[in-house]
Amino acid sequence: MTRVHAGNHLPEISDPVRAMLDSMAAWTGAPEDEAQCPVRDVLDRVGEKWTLLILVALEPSPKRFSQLQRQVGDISKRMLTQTLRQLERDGLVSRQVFPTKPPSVEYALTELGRSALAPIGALLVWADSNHQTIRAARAAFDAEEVS
Amino acid sequence: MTRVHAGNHLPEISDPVRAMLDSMAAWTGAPEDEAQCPVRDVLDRVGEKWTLLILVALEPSPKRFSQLQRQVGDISKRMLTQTLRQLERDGLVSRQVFPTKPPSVEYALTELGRSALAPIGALLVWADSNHQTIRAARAAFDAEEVS
DNA sequence: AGATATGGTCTCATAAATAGACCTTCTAAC
DNA sequence: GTTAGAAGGTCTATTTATGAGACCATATCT
Repeated sequence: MTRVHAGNHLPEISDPVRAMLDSMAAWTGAPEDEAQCPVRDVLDRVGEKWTLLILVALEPSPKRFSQLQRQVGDISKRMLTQTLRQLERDGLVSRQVFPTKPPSVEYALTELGRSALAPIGALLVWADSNHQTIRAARAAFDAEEVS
Repeated sequence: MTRVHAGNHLPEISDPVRAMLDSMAAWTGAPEDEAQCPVRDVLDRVGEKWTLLILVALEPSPKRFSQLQRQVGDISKRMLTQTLRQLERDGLVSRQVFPTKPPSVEYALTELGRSALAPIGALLVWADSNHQTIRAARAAFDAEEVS
């Protein structure tokens, strides 16, 4: 019945992780103070569409503003600035201005930022491993709906 | 110099994860086809603000629509419906209607959905471990800006 | 002089999220 | 019997976020 081992990576949940999940699933209702809730306070950032892409882009080496923009490709300057500011504020990224003419600015991961890439990377590995399965599920769902 | 071991969990990046990160950081520019890029295609969902909360809420046991709404607390029916539909389409959540009067609908994690909670949970553990550090960084940043 | 690069900011147009009224069907209470 | 409530949604209007792109100051290269 439980047809696992199908070649895909379906990782099991470890005990500390399950403890975390269960304690999260325990509360009911919205948190009184969002800033006190690590999930909403920290992971809302993760959900900000460009955050992960920028952290990943900075992993191999520090980069300047326009290098980042070229690499990510379809991000606007406005959003790049905004996302970098937030990451800097959160202590995940450092910003250093060099007095060249015109001045250049280098963004780098902090130690904290680098540490975030471990769980983020695990999520990317999951996404990559299960991408085809998900695409197939979507196709099947869409086919049913039409009938 | 490298002052690690400060009591906080700063996990190291494993080799397969680093390989993934590096290969991601290798491309330049926006992907020609977003649907082909696992990061954007799959992780855009993760970034959808309610997705993670709902997956976590379903981890201990299946739940009905209004149970989910009460648990998450501040989600609107519209967004709950939308998010559940997408999760169902992606094959992470199953939807089963029971012919009670009025009909009730039960949502449950699929095997794939459960597997997603391993990396997601790791991210939550990171967020929880480093929440205070991040809040301190924000406070410091805001204090500087005012001066 | 004109083009290009630096790292942004600013405005305006569009896309997405939210709150909340509304719907249908049924049961329980008054 | 009429009103209230719960089930699981949909629909509309308002707020919020995102995106495209013009603009700025400074300096080098052609």
